[in-house]
Amino acid sequence: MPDTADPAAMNVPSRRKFRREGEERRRQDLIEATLDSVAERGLQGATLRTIALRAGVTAGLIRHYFPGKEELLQEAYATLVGRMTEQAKAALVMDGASPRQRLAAFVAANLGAPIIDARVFSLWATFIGRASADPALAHAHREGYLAFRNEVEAVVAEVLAAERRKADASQLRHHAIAINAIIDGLWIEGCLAGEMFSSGELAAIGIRAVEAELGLAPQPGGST
Amino acid sequence: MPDTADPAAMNVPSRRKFRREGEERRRQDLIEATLDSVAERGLQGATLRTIALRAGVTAGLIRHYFPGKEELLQEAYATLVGRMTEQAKAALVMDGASPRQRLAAFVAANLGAPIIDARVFSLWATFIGRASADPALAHAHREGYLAFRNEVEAVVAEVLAAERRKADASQLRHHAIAINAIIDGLWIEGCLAGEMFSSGELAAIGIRAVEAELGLAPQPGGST
DNA sequence: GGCCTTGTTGTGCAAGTGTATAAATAACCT
DNA sequence: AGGTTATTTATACACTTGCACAACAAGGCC
Repeated sequence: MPDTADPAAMNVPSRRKFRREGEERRRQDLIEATLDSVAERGLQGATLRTIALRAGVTAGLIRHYFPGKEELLQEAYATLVGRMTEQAKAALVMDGASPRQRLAAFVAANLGAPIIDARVFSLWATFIGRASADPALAHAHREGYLAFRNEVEAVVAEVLAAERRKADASQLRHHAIAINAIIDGLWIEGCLAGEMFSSGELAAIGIRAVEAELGLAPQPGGST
Repeated sequence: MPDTADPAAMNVPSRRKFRREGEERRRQDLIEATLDSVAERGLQGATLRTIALRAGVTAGLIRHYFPGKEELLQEAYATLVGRMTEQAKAALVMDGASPRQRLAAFVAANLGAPIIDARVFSLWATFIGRASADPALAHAHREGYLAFRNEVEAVVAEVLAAERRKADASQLRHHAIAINAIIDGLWIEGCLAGEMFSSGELAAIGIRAVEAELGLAPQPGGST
């Protein structure tokens, strides 16, 4: 067969074809490619060339959108944290539901798809492992954590108020810390060993544990 | 001043002095240096030269004790997991104490020094972030996790038996999962934001949450 | 003491890293 | 269409990385 049809065999150095994307779109793609790379190969495997390859561009382009690799990683982590807290809080907007129902829905939402996800967990662990050494990461985490705990504390206050139970600020804080721990711990267990739990099992365990923490009487149809 | 006293200024290339250490001692030092490096700079910062520098040797020596960097990291992680589970289980050996007291002591031990430690947490997170991609790491973790949960389940069974409460295997398992989650979650909170909690506060929160999960009546002097 | 084993150092190397920068070209404007 | 801009590619470079290997010396053995 004639080789004149193959551009690689012709002595004219042909450049790669490319498309110009919108700025925001390219940044998003690069961040997503970064998160994919980190989740799959860890921070050491997430090189600029790997990220660029995954995003369908060449490595040099990254420098056009980010000052350096570190800034890209920080923006990627901020995106991840934002996505996680956003999904978690979205479970709280339920109109016409009792506080107790909203709390249960919140717990269940955080212990099912898509929050229970091995990829997200891998990312979370990889980044947070460097939080104690990197002030920027530590700050981003602290921000998200306190926001989450405040949401919990607000719902707990509503639940206790609906039950005509009085609780001072200290007790409220302790409840929020404990409930946050229950959710976090079960989230980790689910992400790391999802196949060990049947569907909805973690959510049921979580709801029961949270209601026990608050001293709520078990409901008739609580655990079928 | 005369420069003849400085060996670096003399044209005779002087080698570095060194001492021969016992094999086990050197391996231990290298592993410890590896853990230090990973905790401080993450997996990407833990290079052979960094590790060797911290261990007080040169990089080439590592190849004398380990086939490659990967094996060194795996042994380091295994050492870490072993140390963590060992400390956790050590809190369970209390002679002459009631099951409830032993459970409380177990929870408290896991929520105080030296288990609550930013360095250990950083190591845990860094390694476990790669567990979903690295079967060897995943297996090492699963092993330690199940061992820990079984310990919890055994103590829970004793506590319930002492309270004359009957619990089938499923309930027992759920209790163990929930209690494990409480401990893990509070452990993370304490490691990441230790200064937000007063001394013993996390332990008190943990004990109350665990006893609530098991439906134990609050004790008089429980939280002073 | 002198010799031998082997723990230890130092150097070299190929591959890969992040960054810098020039060249090319896609898309927009008139 | 032709000219302009700035997105994108491609290449270069200094540096680091893990690994290989030869030289060396510390400590035991005779």
